Amino acid sequence: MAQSDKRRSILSAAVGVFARNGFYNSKVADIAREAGVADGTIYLYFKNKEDLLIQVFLDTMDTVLFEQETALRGITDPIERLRSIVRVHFAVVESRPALAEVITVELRQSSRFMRSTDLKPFGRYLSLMAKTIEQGKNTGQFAPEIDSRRTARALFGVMDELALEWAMVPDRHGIGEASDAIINLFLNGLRVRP
Amino acid sequence: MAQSDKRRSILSAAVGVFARNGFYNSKVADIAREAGVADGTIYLYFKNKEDLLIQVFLDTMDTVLFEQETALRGITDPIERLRSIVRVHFAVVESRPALAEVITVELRQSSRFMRSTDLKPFGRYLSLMAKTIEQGKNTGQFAPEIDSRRTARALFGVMDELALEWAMVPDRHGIGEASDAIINLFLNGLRVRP
Amino acid sequence: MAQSDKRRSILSAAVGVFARNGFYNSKVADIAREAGVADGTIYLYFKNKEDLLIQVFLDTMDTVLFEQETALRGITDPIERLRSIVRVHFAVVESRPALAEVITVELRQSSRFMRSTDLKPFGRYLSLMAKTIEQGKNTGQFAPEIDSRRTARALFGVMDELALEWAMVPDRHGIGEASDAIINLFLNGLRVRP
Amino acid sequence: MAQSDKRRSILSAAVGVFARNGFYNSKVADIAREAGVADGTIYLYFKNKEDLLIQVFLDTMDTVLFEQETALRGITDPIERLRSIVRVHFAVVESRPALAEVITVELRQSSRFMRSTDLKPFGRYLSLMAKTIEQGKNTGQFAPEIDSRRTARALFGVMDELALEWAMVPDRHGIGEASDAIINLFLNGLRVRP
DNA sequence: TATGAATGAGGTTTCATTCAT
DNA sequence: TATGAATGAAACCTCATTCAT
Repeated sequence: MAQSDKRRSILSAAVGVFARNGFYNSKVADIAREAGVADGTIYLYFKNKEDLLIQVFLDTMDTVLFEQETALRGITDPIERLRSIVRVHFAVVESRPALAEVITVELRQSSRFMRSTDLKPFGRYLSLMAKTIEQGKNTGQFAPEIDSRRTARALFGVMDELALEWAMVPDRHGIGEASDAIINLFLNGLRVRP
Repeated sequence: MAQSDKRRSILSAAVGVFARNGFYNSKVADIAREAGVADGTIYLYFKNKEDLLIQVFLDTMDTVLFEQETALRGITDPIERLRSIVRVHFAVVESRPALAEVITVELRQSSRFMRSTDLKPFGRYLSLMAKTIEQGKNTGQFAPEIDSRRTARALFGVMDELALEWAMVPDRHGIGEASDAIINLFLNGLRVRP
Repeated sequence: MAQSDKRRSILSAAVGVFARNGFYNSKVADIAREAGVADGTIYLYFKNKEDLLIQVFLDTMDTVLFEQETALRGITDPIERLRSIVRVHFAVVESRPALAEVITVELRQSSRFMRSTDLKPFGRYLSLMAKTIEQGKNTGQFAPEIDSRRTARALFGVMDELALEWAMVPDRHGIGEASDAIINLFLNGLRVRP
Repeated sequence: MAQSDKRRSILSAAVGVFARNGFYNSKVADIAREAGVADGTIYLYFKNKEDLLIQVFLDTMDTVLFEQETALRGITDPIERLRSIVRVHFAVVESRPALAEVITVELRQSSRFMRSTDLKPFGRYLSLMAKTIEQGKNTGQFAPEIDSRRTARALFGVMDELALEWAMVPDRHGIGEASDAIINLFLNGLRVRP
C-alpha cells in the first residue's frame, strides 16, 4: 500500500511536470521534489526517466480503457456506443488536463521509442472503436464498404486533435459539447445513405 | 544566392536529422555534418537549435501552402476543393516522409514553445480549409449549422493521424488512395441531409 | 557463533565479488546478496566498504600466516624453510584464486589507504622471509652482504608477479611446479659463491 | 602542435592526479583544472576516463621502451644488457615518481580491463628482457634449463615490487643503488654454476 | 562568411549508508 | 540483531554555443 502510494505519487508528479515542461525539459529532480521523494527513490520504481513516461502512458491507458468499458456496459446500439466512447474520451481529457497534454503531445514524440515498446494498450483502444464500427456494419447501420480499423484511427485523430486544441488554449471552456457537432458529422458520414 | 543555398541545405539536413532522431535527440553537429558545413556556420543562419526547428516548420508550411494554393487554382466547387486539399496533403506526406515525420511528431511538441512564436502559417493552413467549408455552407452544399473552423481542425486531425500511422509503419504502401474512403466519409458527413 | 558465521560469510562473499569486479566496481548490495544477508547487516559487522576490504586483507593474512607457520614447524634448514614458504604461498594462490586476485590486485591499490591503517600483517609476512634469510646468513649458507629485508621484498615480488600472471590467464595450469625453477634460481643467487 | 600540447598536458595532469588519489578517487574535473582546460576538452582527446588511464599506460610504455632501447644501443653482453634494463627501469621510476605510482599501483587494477585491451606494449617490455636472457643462454652464460619468458616476468616482479616499496615510502632516498645488490643476486642465480 | 576547437553548465543515474521497523 | 526502503551527494559526460582565426 505505502509502496504503491509512492509509485503513484511519482507518476502523478511526473504527469504534472511533463505537462508543464515537456518530457525533455523536465528534470528528474523536479519530479522527485513534486512527489515528495528523493531523486534516487524514483529509480526504485522506474528503470529510468523514459520508463517513467512509458508507465504514465500505460497507466493512463489502463484507466481510460477501464472507464470506457465501464461506460459501455449496457449500451448496445453501435452509434450510441461510439458516442459514449467520444464522450468519455473528452471527459477524461477535461478532468485531467495535464494528463491530456502529456498523452496528446509527449506521447507522439515517444511513439518513436514506443515502436520498440508495448503499444498494445493503444491498439486495444483502437480495437474498441473498430469493433464497434464493425458491429454497426453488421447491423446495417454503417456502410459495408467502410474500413473499420482505419476509420477508427481517423476518429481517434479527430478526438486527439480537438483535445490538443483544447489543451493548448489557455482559457479553457467546455470541450465535450462544442465537439458534439463534429462527432455527429463524423458519425453521419458513417451512415448508410438512404 | 550561395548564402541561400547554404541556408537551404542546413534546413534540409535538419529535416532529415530531426525526422530520424527527434528534435531533442538531434545534435547540431550532426546537422552540420549532413549539411556539409561547420557547426558554427549554422549559427550564422539560425539563432539557435530551436529556431532551426521553427524555421523548418515555417519553411514547410510555406511550401505546402504554395502547393495547396497552386493546386486549388481553377477549382471552384467546395467539395472538390476540399478533396484537392486532402490529396495534396497526402502527396506531400508521401513524397517527403522525413518532412512529414517532423511535422506530425515534432510540431506537436513544438506548439509548446510556439506559443510565443508565430503560429500563423498553421492558422493559414486551417483557414484554407475553414474558408472552403464556409464556402460550402454558402452554396448550400454543407449544413449551415457546421462550425467551419472547428471542422477544419477535425479534418486536419484525420489527415494528421493517418499520416502519422503511415509514417510509423515501416513497410510503406500508398497512403492517399487508402485514405480516400475515410475522407469521403468525412465529407459525406458535411453534406446537407436530403 | 551464529554471529561469527555471518561475519564469515560476508567476508567470503566480499572476496568473491571483489575478485570478480574489483573493489571500486563492487557493490555492497552484491556482496550482501551473495552472503545471503540484507544490505544493512553488513554495517553491523563492518564500518564501511573500505573496512570490508581491509578486513578481507587482515583475515587473509592471518590465514596465510597460520598456514605458513604450521608448514614451517619442524623445518630448520633456512633454504628448506624458504622453499616451504614459496610452496605454501603458491598453494594458497592455487586453492583460492579469488583470494589471490584480491590480494595481488586490490591490495596494491589499498596500500594507498592502508597508509593510515594497520599494515603490520604484511610486515609480518615479510619478516617471516627476512628472518629466514637472516638465519641463512648466520649459518653461512647465504652471502653475508645480503640485505635481508629488501631481499625478502624482492622474493615477494617474484611470487606476486607469478601469481598475478597465473590469475590473469584464463586457462589455469599448475603454478607451483612451473615456478619452482625460478625460485631455485633466486635461491641460488642467495648462496655463498663457492 | 598546439593540439598535441593540450593532449600532453592532460595526460600529464592525469598522471599527477591518479598518483595522488588513485584512479577511482580521481575526478575528471580535477584533471581538467590541473591541465588548465575545461572538463569537456578532455573528451576531445580521450574517449573517457578509463581511456585516459590506458593512454597514460601506453604512452609511458612507449617512452620507457624508447629509453631502454636507446640505452641498450652498443651493449652486447647479455649480463650487461640486463643490468642496463634494470638501471634504466629504476631511473625512470626515480625521475617520475607519480608515473611510477600510477604504473605500479593503478595499472594492476586496470589489468582487469586491460585484459580486453592492448597489453602488447607490456609484452614488448617482457620480450626485451626475455630475449636478452635467451641470448645469455646462447652464449653459454646462463643455464640452459632456464625458462626465459617466465624468468623475465620474475625479474619484472622484483623491479616492480622494489619500485612499489620506494613509491610508497614518503621519505625517498635513492632506489637504484640500493637495489643493485638484489639484482646482482638475481643475476647470479641465472649464471651457470662453475 | 566560415571554421571547429574549446567551453562549461547541467542532468541522469548510481550506490554507500542510514534508520524506522 | 536484522531488514531493505529510502536517501541524496556526487560525478561523468554531453552538447549547444562561442570566438579567435
